[in-house]
Amino acid sequence: MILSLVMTKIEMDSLLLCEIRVVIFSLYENRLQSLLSKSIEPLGSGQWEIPGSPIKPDLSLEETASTALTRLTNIQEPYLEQLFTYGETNRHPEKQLISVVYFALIPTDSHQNTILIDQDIKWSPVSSLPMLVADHHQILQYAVRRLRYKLEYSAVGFELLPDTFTLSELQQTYEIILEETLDKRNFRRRILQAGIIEPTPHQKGGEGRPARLYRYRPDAIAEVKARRLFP
Amino acid sequence: MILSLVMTKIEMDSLLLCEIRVVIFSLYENRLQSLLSKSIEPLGSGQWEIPGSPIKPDLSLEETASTALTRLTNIQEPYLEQLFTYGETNRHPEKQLISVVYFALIPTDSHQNTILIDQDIKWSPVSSLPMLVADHHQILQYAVRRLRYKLEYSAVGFELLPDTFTLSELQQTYEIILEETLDKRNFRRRILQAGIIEPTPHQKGGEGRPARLYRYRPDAIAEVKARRLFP
DNA sequence: CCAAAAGTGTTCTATGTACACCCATGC
DNA sequence: GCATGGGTGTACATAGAACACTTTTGG
Repeated sequence: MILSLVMTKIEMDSLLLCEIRVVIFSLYENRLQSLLSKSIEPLGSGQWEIPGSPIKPDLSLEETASTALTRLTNIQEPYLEQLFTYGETNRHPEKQLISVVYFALIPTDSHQNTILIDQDIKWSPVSSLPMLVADHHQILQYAVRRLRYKLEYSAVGFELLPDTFTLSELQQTYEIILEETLDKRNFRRRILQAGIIEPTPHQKGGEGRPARLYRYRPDAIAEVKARRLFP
Repeated sequence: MILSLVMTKIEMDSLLLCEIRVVIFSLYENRLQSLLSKSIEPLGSGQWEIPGSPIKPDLSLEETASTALTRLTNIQEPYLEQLFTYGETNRHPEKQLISVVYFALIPTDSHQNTILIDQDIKWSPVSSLPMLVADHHQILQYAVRRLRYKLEYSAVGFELLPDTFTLSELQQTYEIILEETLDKRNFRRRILQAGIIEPTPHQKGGEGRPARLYRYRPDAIAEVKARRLFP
């Protein structure tokens, strides 16, 4: 009786797998790139996958995602957001594999801190991904769609830049992710009117006229309400 | 050795609980209401909770949610959408409880079909909820926010109405959920311009002048793209 | 004929879009 | 002094918001 209960529990357990995956985005070489790790599963061995971690019962899902992220990069306070939870039955040949997927944005100036342990981790442009295990390609494409979508109605663009940045850098960020060119004057007017960034006293030199540096206003409303399409 | 492995597995298993919850919305007595079930857990015994189901390894998450919904209502093709996955460590005193939460919209004419098994299931207006177990109150409030938000940029309003409906009924639906009054002429113009509903040859009688019945155009684009706030 | 709900257009305002030149610095 | 990228304003088109009366039916 007790033994049978034990067996049932084990069988139940072995049918259900729960994990965290984190789609990590960054701008790199003027392209939107994502961090991939080499699969160690026997099934997808040698293929690349979205980095992840088993669920740790003593941490919340977001803390687990954050920990997985810190293991790969040195980012302290990354932008992290839950994307979707995948649980189709065909994701794994034997078990039901549930993946709670997050997406993270890390600033351009933090690449140096990315720990690229031998050849098992690499950045890959989202426009030319290698073969990925299972449905990871689909997941990553969805994450890109969400990032683009989010860029259109919220302020998430700053998360991919250093603490201070020029308006041109910010515009380039938008252009790279949205894959279209934007009008400089309109871009500046709108982003400044929204009141989510403020000028700093500093400038950035280089070729040509120096540019004013701006920073995100942490006190600004995090998410600006999208205007309604319907009444 | 084997025994210790077994024990570990059991302990691991007993630390992680995975479930589906479905926030079920409907319009009822001119209010937005949600279906609640009485908790049978020893902890929240007697309190109300968002209905749910354990995860079934042979079904996808969405199928499990759909099954749980069909058990409570007789809706065949409900509107069902993933809301969020909750996994804070303080949700359950001993274990880590992961709840994949969906939200469902069911039409007003299907209330009769709702199976209200004795007193263990009831409709409750979202504006006056009873005490709910754990963080279910917070989850439900978030679902309401998402519903309102979604109503503003997509076409979900129809999902709460019968197959055919008058423009006044549709406007009332929006007004109830958004908790504000809308201009009749602007509402009609915009909803018709969007091209997501079409007139039927039928009318609905009653007091006053009969109203034309409309229906959702299944071929219309499901989600109309929200206009950009940022460039 | 009256009560009750359906249906219909126009004006004004705000927001988005398109577009070209001068400015400050380093070499 | 010139090459390089930074910075600025205006006119036009489009979309949203405010607003009041006529129409059709049942009793």
